Amino acid sequence: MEMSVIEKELDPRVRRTQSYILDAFRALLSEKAFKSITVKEITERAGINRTTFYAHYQDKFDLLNAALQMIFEAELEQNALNVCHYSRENLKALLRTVCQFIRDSSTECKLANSQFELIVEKQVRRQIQDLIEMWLEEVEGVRDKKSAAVATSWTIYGLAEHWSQDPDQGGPERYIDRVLPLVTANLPAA
Amino acid sequence: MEMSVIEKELDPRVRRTQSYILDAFRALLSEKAFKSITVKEITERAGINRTTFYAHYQDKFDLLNAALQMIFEAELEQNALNVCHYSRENLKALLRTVCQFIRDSSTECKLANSQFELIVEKQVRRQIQDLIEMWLEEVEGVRDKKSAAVATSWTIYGLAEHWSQDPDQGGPERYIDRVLPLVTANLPAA
DNA sequence: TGTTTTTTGTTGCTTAAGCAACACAGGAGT
DNA sequence: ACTCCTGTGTTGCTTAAGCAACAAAAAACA
Repeated sequence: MEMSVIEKELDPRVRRTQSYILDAFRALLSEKAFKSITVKEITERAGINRTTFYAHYQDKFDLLNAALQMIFEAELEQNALNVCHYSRENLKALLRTVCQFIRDSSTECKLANSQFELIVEKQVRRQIQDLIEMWLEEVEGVRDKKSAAVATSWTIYGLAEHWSQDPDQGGPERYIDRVLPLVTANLPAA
Repeated sequence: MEMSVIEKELDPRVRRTQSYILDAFRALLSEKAFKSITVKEITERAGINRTTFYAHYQDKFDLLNAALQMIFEAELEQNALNVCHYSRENLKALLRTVCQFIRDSSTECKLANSQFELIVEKQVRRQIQDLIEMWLEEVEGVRDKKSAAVATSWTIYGLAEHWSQDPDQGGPERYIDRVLPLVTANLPAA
Protein backbone atom coordinates (compact mmCIF):
# COMPACT_ATOMS: atom_id res chain seq x y z
CA MET A 1 0.00 0.00 0.00
CA GLU A 2 2.24 2.77 1.28
CA MET A 3 -0.19 5.63 0.94
CA SER A 4 2.67 8.01 1.39
CA VAL A 5 6.14 7.40 2.65
CA ILE A 6 5.67 10.43 4.86
CA GLU A 7 3.92 8.20 7.36
CA LYS A 8 7.07 6.45 8.43
CA GLU A 9 6.41 3.92 11.12
CA LEU A 10 8.78 4.62 13.91
CA ASP A 11 9.73 2.81 17.06
CA PRO A 12 7.03 3.17 19.71
CA ARG A 13 9.70 4.04 22.22
CA VAL A 14 10.74 6.98 20.09
CA ARG A 15 7.15 8.08 19.67
CA ARG A 16 6.63 8.08 23.40
CA THR A 17 9.86 9.80 24.28
CA GLN A 18 9.26 12.57 21.81
CA SER A 19 5.74 12.91 23.04
CA TYR A 20 6.93 13.25 26.63
CA ILE A 21 9.47 15.86 25.64
CA LEU A 22 7.02 17.84 23.56
CA ASP A 23 4.38 17.83 26.26
CA ALA A 24 6.83 18.89 28.94
CA PHE A 25 8.23 21.58 26.71
CA ARG A 26 4.86 23.06 25.86
CA ALA A 27 3.88 23.04 29.50
CA LEU A 28 7.06 24.83 30.47
CA LEU A 29 6.64 27.36 27.69
CA SER A 30 3.33 28.32 29.20
CA GLU A 31 4.94 28.85 32.56
CA LYS A 32 8.19 30.63 31.95
CA ALA A 33 10.39 32.32 29.40
CA PHE A 34 12.04 30.17 26.80
CA LYS A 35 15.47 31.43 27.68
CA SER A 36 15.07 30.41 31.28
CA ILE A 37 14.00 26.89 30.42
CA THR A 38 16.76 24.34 30.81
CA VAL A 39 17.19 20.98 29.20
CA LYS A 40 17.43 19.48 32.65
CA GLU A 41 14.04 20.89 33.52
CA ILE A 42 12.48 19.55 30.37
CA THR A 43 13.77 16.05 30.87
CA GLU A 44 12.84 16.00 34.53
CA ARG A 45 9.29 16.98 33.77
CA ALA A 46 9.17 14.58 30.85
CA GLY A 47 10.34 11.83 33.15
CA ILE A 48 13.17 10.78 30.90
CA ASN A 49 16.91 10.73 31.21
CA ARG A 50 18.73 13.84 30.09
CA THR A 51 20.98 11.79 27.85
CA THR A 52 17.95 10.59 25.97
CA PHE A 53 17.05 14.16 25.13
CA TYR A 54 20.30 14.61 23.27
CA ALA A 55 19.59 11.48 21.28
CA HIS A 56 16.66 13.35 19.75
CA TYR A 57 17.57 17.01 19.73
CA GLN A 58 20.80 18.95 19.63
CA ASP A 59 19.66 21.45 22.21
CA LYS A 60 16.59 23.32 23.30
CA PHE A 61 16.68 25.47 20.19
CA ASP A 62 16.54 22.41 18.04
CA LEU A 63 13.61 21.23 20.12
CA LEU A 64 11.82 24.53 19.67
CA ASN A 65 12.22 24.16 15.95
CA ALA A 66 10.82 20.66 15.93
CA ALA A 67 8.01 21.68 18.25
CA LEU A 68 6.99 24.58 16.05
CA GLN A 69 7.15 22.29 13.07
CA MET A 70 4.56 20.01 14.61
CA ILE A 71 2.41 22.62 16.27
CA PHE A 72 2.02 24.93 13.33
CA GLU A 73 1.61 22.00 10.96
CA ALA A 74 -1.22 20.78 13.16
CA GLU A 75 -2.69 24.26 13.02
CA LEU A 76 -2.66 24.18 9.24
CA GLU A 77 -4.18 20.73 9.19
CA GLN A 78 -6.92 21.79 11.53
CA ASN A 79 -7.96 24.40 9.00
CA ALA A 80 -7.51 21.91 6.16
CA LEU A 81 -5.11 24.32 4.52
CA ASN A 82 -2.77 21.50 3.62
CA VAL A 83 -5.33 19.70 1.51
CA CYS A 84 -6.85 22.52 -0.48
CA HIS A 85 -6.03 24.67 -3.45
CA TYR A 86 -4.99 28.18 -4.27
CA SER A 87 -7.83 30.59 -3.78
CA ARG A 88 -8.61 33.97 -2.33
CA GLU A 89 -10.56 32.42 0.51
CA ASN A 90 -7.76 30.04 1.44
CA LEU A 91 -5.27 32.87 1.43
CA LYS A 92 -7.47 34.71 3.89
CA ALA A 93 -7.75 31.60 6.00
CA LEU A 94 -4.00 31.24 5.97
CA LEU A 95 -3.47 34.83 7.03
CA ARG A 96 -6.05 34.39 9.75
CA THR A 97 -4.34 31.25 10.99
CA VAL A 98 -0.96 32.95 11.14
CA CYS A 99 -2.43 35.94 12.96
CA GLN A 100 -4.01 33.76 15.58
CA PHE A 101 -0.95 31.59 15.92
CA ILE A 102 1.37 34.49 16.57
CA ARG A 103 -1.05 36.12 18.95
CA ASP A 104 -1.58 32.89 20.86
CA SER A 105 2.09 32.04 21.07
CA SER A 106 2.96 35.49 22.33
CA THR A 107 0.36 35.26 25.05
CA GLU A 108 0.79 31.61 25.97
CA CYS A 109 4.54 31.66 25.89
CA LYS A 110 5.96 33.84 28.60
CA LEU A 111 7.78 36.81 27.22
CA ALA A 112 9.50 35.54 24.19
CA ASN A 113 13.09 36.57 23.94
CA SER A 114 14.53 37.65 20.61
CA GLN A 115 16.12 34.26 20.01
CA PHE A 116 12.77 32.68 20.55
CA GLU A 117 10.94 34.94 18.17
CA LEU A 118 13.59 34.52 15.55
CA ILE A 119 13.17 30.78 15.59
CA VAL A 120 9.42 31.06 15.49
CA GLU A 121 9.53 33.44 12.60
CA LYS A 122 11.92 31.37 10.57
CA GLN A 123 10.11 28.12 11.10
CA VAL A 124 6.60 29.43 10.58
CA ARG A 125 7.55 31.50 7.57
CA ARG A 126 9.17 28.44 6.05
CA GLN A 127 5.98 26.50 6.36
CA ILE A 128 3.94 29.32 4.88
CA GLN A 129 6.33 29.40 1.97
CA ASP A 130 6.11 25.65 1.42
CA LEU A 131 2.35 25.77 1.51
CA ILE A 132 2.06 28.56 -1.00
CA GLU A 133 4.62 26.89 -3.20
CA MET A 134 2.47 23.79 -3.16
CA TRP A 135 -0.60 25.81 -4.02
CA LEU A 136 1.12 27.51 -6.91
CA GLU A 137 2.31 24.26 -8.40
CA GLU A 138 -1.06 23.71 -9.98
CA VAL A 139 -1.54 27.26 -11.10
CA GLU A 140 -0.50 28.22 -14.61
CA GLY A 141 1.00 31.46 -15.79
CA VAL A 142 3.29 32.26 -12.90
CA ARG A 143 6.81 32.98 -13.96
CA ASP A 144 8.85 32.38 -10.81
CA LYS A 145 6.75 30.46 -8.35
CA LYS A 146 9.52 30.07 -5.82
CA SER A 147 10.17 33.77 -5.56
CA ALA A 148 6.48 34.53 -5.39
CA ALA A 149 6.12 32.09 -2.52
CA VAL A 150 9.09 33.59 -0.72
CA ALA A 151 7.84 37.14 -1.06
CA THR A 152 4.34 36.24 -0.03
CA SER A 153 5.44 34.24 2.99
CA TRP A 154 7.40 37.24 4.27
CA THR A 155 4.47 39.49 3.60
CA ILE A 156 2.02 37.28 5.40
CA TYR A 157 4.21 36.74 8.42
CA GLY A 158 5.08 40.39 8.62
CA LEU A 159 1.49 41.51 8.44
CA ALA A 160 0.38 38.92 10.94
CA GLU A 161 3.05 39.90 13.40
CA HIS A 162 2.20 43.54 12.98
CA TRP A 163 -1.41 42.83 13.74
CA SER A 164 -0.59 40.73 16.76
CA GLN A 165 1.39 43.56 18.29
CA ASP A 166 -1.68 45.76 18.28
CA PRO A 167 -4.35 43.48 19.64
CA ASP A 168 -7.34 44.64 17.70
CA GLN A 169 -10.40 43.48 19.59
CA GLY A 170 -12.92 41.39 17.75
CA GLY A 171 -10.75 39.20 15.61
CA PRO A 172 -8.51 39.90 12.67
CA GLU A 173 -11.25 39.77 10.04
CA ARG A 174 -11.37 43.46 9.20
CA TYR A 175 -7.61 43.73 9.23
CA ILE A 176 -7.33 40.78 6.90
CA ASP A 177 -9.75 42.25 4.41
CA ARG A 178 -7.83 45.49 4.46
CA VAL A 179 -4.37 44.04 3.89
CA LEU A 180 -5.25 41.18 1.60
CA PRO A 181 -4.33 43.18 -1.51
CA LEU A 182 -0.80 43.50 -0.14
CA VAL A 183 -0.63 39.74 0.14
CA THR A 184 -1.88 39.06 -3.33
CA ALA A 185 0.35 41.69 -4.90
CA ASN A 186 2.84 39.11 -6.05
CA LEU A 187 0.35 36.37 -6.75
CA PRO A 188 -1.83 35.47 -9.70
CA ALA A 189 -5.49 36.41 -9.63
CA ALA A 190 -7.45 33.90 -7.64
CA MET B 1 18.82 8.02 54.39
CA GLU B 2 16.92 4.97 53.15
CA MET B 3 13.67 5.52 54.99
CA SER B 4 12.65 2.01 54.11
CA VAL B 5 14.06 -0.38 51.59
CA ILE B 6 10.49 -1.01 50.50
CA GLU B 7 10.76 2.03 48.30
CA LYS B 8 13.07 0.40 45.81
CA GLU B 9 13.95 2.75 43.01
CA LEU B 10 13.24 1.01 39.79
CA ASP B 11 14.01 1.78 36.19
CA PRO B 12 11.67 4.45 34.84
CA ARG B 13 11.10 2.30 31.78
CA VAL B 14 9.81 -0.46 34.00
CA ARG B 15 7.60 1.92 35.91
CA ARG B 16 6.04 3.18 32.71
CA THR B 17 5.58 -0.20 31.12
CA GLN B 18 3.89 -1.60 34.18
CA SER B 19 1.75 1.47 34.41
CA TYR B 20 0.64 1.08 30.80
CA ILE B 21 -0.18 -2.56 31.35
CA LEU B 22 -2.07 -1.91 34.56
CA ASP B 23 -4.11 0.90 33.06
CA ALA B 24 -4.96 -1.11 29.97
CA PHE B 25 -5.88 -4.09 32.09
CA ARG B 26 -8.16 -2.16 34.40
CA ALA B 27 -9.85 -0.53 31.45
CA LEU B 28 -10.43 -3.88 29.81
CA LEU B 29 -11.75 -5.37 33.03
CA SER B 30 -14.42 -2.72 33.08
CA GLU B 31 -15.44 -3.61 29.54
CA LYS B 32 -15.42 -7.36 29.34
CA ALA B 33 -15.04 -10.59 31.22
CA PHE B 34 -11.64 -11.49 32.51
CA LYS B 35 -11.65 -14.83 30.77
CA SER B 36 -12.25 -13.20 27.42
CA ILE B 37 -9.40 -10.75 27.80
CA THR B 38 -6.29 -11.77 25.90
CA VAL B 39 -2.70 -10.81 26.47
CA LYS B 40 -2.59 -9.55 22.93
CA GLU B 41 -5.46 -7.19 23.66
CA ILE B 42 -3.81 -5.87 26.78
CA THR B 43 -0.51 -5.15 25.10
CA GLU B 44 -2.17 -3.55 22.11
CA ARG B 45 -4.14 -1.21 24.28
CA ALA B 46 -1.10 -0.55 26.45
CA GLY B 47 0.85 0.31 23.34
CA ILE B 48 3.68 -2.05 24.14
CA ASN B 49 5.13 -5.10 22.51
CA ARG B 50 3.64 -8.39 23.55
CA THR B 51 7.06 -9.78 24.32
CA THR B 52 7.54 -7.04 26.86
CA PHE B 53 4.46 -8.21 28.71
CA TYR B 54 6.04 -11.58 29.33
CA ALA B 55 9.12 -9.87 30.72
CA HIS B 56 6.93 -8.66 33.56
CA TYR B 57 4.21 -11.23 34.05
CA GLN B 58 3.91 -14.93 33.42
CA ASP B 59 0.43 -14.64 32.02
CA LYS B 60 -2.79 -12.73 32.56
CA PHE B 61 -3.44 -14.53 35.82
CA ASP B 62 -0.13 -13.37 37.15
CA LEU B 63 -1.07 -9.89 36.05
CA LEU B 64 -4.40 -10.10 37.83
CA ASN B 65 -2.58 -11.05 40.99
CA ALA B 66 -0.18 -8.15 40.73
CA ALA B 67 -3.00 -5.78 39.86
CA LEU B 68 -5.04 -6.83 42.87
CA GLN B 69 -1.98 -6.48 45.01
CA MET B 70 -1.65 -2.85 44.06
CA ILE B 71 -5.31 -1.96 43.90
CA PHE B 72 -6.33 -3.41 47.20
CA GLU B 73 -3.19 -2.13 48.86
CA ALA B 74 -4.10 1.32 47.63
CA GLU B 75 -7.55 0.82 49.05
CA LEU B 76 -6.11 0.02 52.45
CA GLU B 77 -3.79 2.98 52.29
CA GLN B 78 -6.62 5.26 51.38
CA ASN B 79 -8.32 4.31 54.63
CA ALA B 80 -5.03 4.55 56.48
CA LEU B 81 -5.49 0.98 57.64
CA ASN B 82 -1.85 0.21 56.98
CA VAL B 83 -0.59 2.81 59.41
CA CYS B 84 -2.86 2.28 62.40
CA HIS B 85 -3.25 -0.11 65.27
CA TYR B 86 -5.51 -2.90 66.40
CA SER B 87 -8.86 -1.59 67.51
CA ARG B 88 -12.52 -2.30 67.22
CA GLU B 89 -13.03 0.73 65.00
CA ASN B 90 -10.25 -0.26 62.63
CA LEU B 91 -11.62 -3.76 62.36
CA LYS B 92 -14.94 -2.28 61.33
CA ALA B 93 -13.20 -0.06 58.86
CA LEU B 94 -11.40 -3.04 57.43
CA LEU B 95 -14.57 -5.03 57.07
CA ARG B 96 -16.23 -2.05 55.42
CA THR B 97 -13.35 -1.70 53.01
CA VAL B 98 -13.50 -5.34 52.02
CA CYS B 99 -17.26 -5.19 51.56
CA GLN B 100 -17.01 -2.21 49.27
CA PHE B 101 -14.08 -3.64 47.38
CA ILE B 102 -15.83 -6.90 46.60
CA ARG B 103 -19.03 -5.15 45.65
CA ASP B 104 -17.21 -2.69 43.41
CA SER B 105 -15.11 -5.32 41.72
CA SER B 106 -18.11 -7.48 41.03
CA THR B 107 -19.95 -4.60 39.43
CA GLU B 108 -17.04 -2.94 37.67
CA CYS B 109 -15.54 -6.15 36.39
CA LYS B 110 -17.78 -7.80 33.88
CA LEU B 111 -19.06 -11.13 35.07
CA ALA B 112 -16.23 -12.61 36.98
CA ASN B 113 -15.51 -16.17 36.10
CA SER B 114 -14.71 -18.62 38.86
CA GLN B 115 -11.00 -18.45 38.12
CA PHE B 116 -11.19 -14.72 38.49
CA GLU B 117 -12.96 -14.80 41.79
CA LEU B 118 -10.61 -17.41 43.13
CA ILE B 119 -7.64 -15.19 42.42
CA VAL B 120 -9.33 -12.19 43.92
CA GLU B 121 -10.24 -14.08 47.03
CA LYS B 122 -6.81 -15.54 47.55
CA GLN B 123 -4.99 -12.27 47.00
CA VAL B 124 -7.30 -10.07 49.04
CA ARG B 125 -7.57 -12.55 51.88
CA ARG B 126 -3.81 -12.75 52.00
CA GLN B 127 -3.56 -9.02 52.45
CA ILE B 128 -6.20 -9.02 55.13
CA GLN B 129 -4.26 -11.69 56.92
CA ASP B 130 -1.00 -9.79 56.68
CA LEU B 131 -2.63 -6.65 57.97
CA ILE B 132 -4.19 -8.33 60.98
CA GLU B 133 -0.96 -10.14 61.68
CA MET B 134 0.77 -6.78 61.72
CA TRP B 135 -1.83 -5.38 64.06
CA LEU B 136 -1.52 -8.29 66.44
CA GLU B 137 2.24 -8.00 66.64
CA GLU B 138 1.92 -5.23 69.16
CA VAL B 139 -0.85 -6.83 71.15
CA GLU B 140 0.01 -8.94 74.17
CA GLY B 141 -1.65 -12.04 75.43
CA VAL B 142 -2.47 -13.73 72.15
CA ARG B 143 -1.25 -17.28 71.98
CA ASP B 144 -1.09 -18.06 68.27
CA LYS B 145 -1.22 -14.81 66.36
CA LYS B 146 -0.70 -16.41 62.98
CA SER B 147 -3.66 -18.73 63.32
CA ALA B 148 -5.83 -15.96 64.68
CA ALA B 149 -4.98 -13.84 61.67
CA VAL B 150 -5.70 -16.69 59.29
CA ALA B 151 -9.06 -17.46 60.84
CA THR B 152 -10.09 -13.83 60.97
CA SER B 153 -9.07 -13.14 57.40
CA TRP B 154 -11.26 -15.98 56.20
CA THR B 155 -14.09 -14.77 58.34
CA ILE B 156 -13.86 -11.22 57.10
CA TYR B 157 -13.62 -12.15 53.46
CA GLY B 158 -16.43 -14.65 53.75
CA LEU B 159 -18.75 -12.22 55.48
CA ALA B 160 -17.91 -9.45 53.05
CA GLU B 161 -18.55 -11.67 50.06
CA HIS B 162 -21.79 -12.85 51.55
CA TRP B 163 -22.93 -9.27 52.03
CA SER B 164 -21.92 -8.27 48.52
CA GLN B 165 -24.10 -10.99 47.05
CA ASP B 166 -27.16 -9.49 48.63
CA PRO B 167 -26.76 -5.82 47.90
CA ASP B 168 -28.24 -4.28 50.97
CA GLN B 169 -29.14 -0.72 50.10
CA GLY B 170 -27.78 2.04 52.26
CA GLY B 171 -24.31 0.82 52.90
CA PRO B 172 -22.92 -2.07 54.91
CA GLU B 173 -22.94 -0.27 58.25
CA ARG B 174 -25.80 -2.15 59.84
CA TYR B 175 -24.53 -5.46 58.52
CA ILE B 176 -21.08 -4.74 59.88
CA ASP B 177 -22.38 -3.97 63.33
CA ARG B 178 -24.36 -7.18 63.33
CA VAL B 179 -21.56 -9.51 62.27
CA LEU B 180 -18.65 -7.83 64.02
CA PRO B 181 -18.85 -10.26 66.95
CA LEU B 182 -18.20 -13.11 64.51
CA VAL B 183 -15.07 -11.34 63.35
CA THR B 184 -13.74 -10.69 66.82
CA ALA B 185 -14.50 -14.20 68.01
CA ASN B 186 -10.89 -15.27 67.57
CA LEU B 187 -9.36 -11.97 68.52
CA PRO B 188 -8.39 -10.34 71.78
CA ALA B 189 -10.69 -7.75 73.26
CA ALA B 190 -10.07 -4.41 71.63
C1' DT C 1 -15.66 -34.37 13.24
C1' DG C 2 -11.72 -31.98 10.88
C1' DT C 3 -9.68 -27.65 9.39
C1' DT C 4 -8.53 -22.89 9.48
C1' DT C 5 -7.54 -18.95 12.46
C1' DT C 6 -6.03 -16.89 16.60
C1' DT C 7 -3.55 -16.72 20.67
C1' DT C 8 0.18 -18.20 23.39
C1' DG C 9 4.74 -18.54 25.22
C1' DT C 10 9.43 -18.49 23.83
C1' DT C 11 13.71 -17.47 21.17
C1' DG C 12 17.84 -14.61 19.24
C1' DC C 13 18.92 -10.41 17.87
C1' DT C 14 18.50 -5.10 17.28
C1' DT C 15 17.77 -0.68 19.07
C1' DA C 16 16.46 2.83 22.33
C1' DA C 17 16.59 4.46 27.03
C1' DG C 18 18.87 4.66 31.48
C1' DC C 19 22.87 5.66 34.12
C1' DA C 20 27.27 7.29 35.96
C1' DA C 21 30.98 9.98 35.07
C1' DC C 22 33.42 13.38 32.90
C1' DA C 23 35.36 18.07 31.39
C1' DC C 24 33.72 22.37 30.54
C1' DA C 25 31.06 26.83 30.53
C1' DG C 26 28.58 30.25 32.75
C1' DG C 27 26.49 32.68 36.87
C1' DA C 28 25.97 34.00 41.73
C1' DG C 29 27.76 35.33 45.63
C1' DT C 30 31.80 36.11 48.91
C1' DA D 1 39.78 38.06 41.87
C1' DC D 2 37.96 33.69 43.88
C1' DT D 3 35.13 29.60 44.86
C1' DC D 4 30.74 27.25 44.57
C1' DC D 5 27.19 25.66 42.03
C1' DT D 6 24.29 24.45 38.29
C1' DG D 7 23.62 23.33 33.63
C1' DT D 8 25.74 21.50 29.30
C1' DG D 9 27.16 18.18 26.03
C1' DT D 10 29.46 13.88 25.53
C1' DT D 11 31.24 9.14 26.57
C1' DG D 12 31.13 3.88 27.47
C1' DC D 13 28.52 0.59 29.27
C1' DT D 14 24.07 -1.74 31.13
C1' DT D 15 19.42 -2.88 30.73
C1' DA D 16 14.78 -2.79 29.00
C1' DA D 17 11.78 -2.69 25.04
C1' DG D 18 10.92 -3.73 20.21
C1' DC D 19 10.70 -7.05 16.60
C1' DA D 20 10.33 -11.18 13.72
C1' DA D 21 9.76 -15.85 13.74
C1' DC D 22 8.58 -20.06 15.62
C1' DA D 23 6.01 -24.34 17.44
C1' DA D 24 2.27 -25.52 20.10
C1' DA D 25 -2.09 -24.77 22.26
C1' DA D 26 -6.72 -23.08 21.97
C1' DA D 27 -10.73 -21.15 19.62
C1' DA D 28 -13.57 -20.61 16.05
C1' DC D 29 -15.87 -22.41 12.38
C1' DA D 30 -17.52 -25.72 8.92
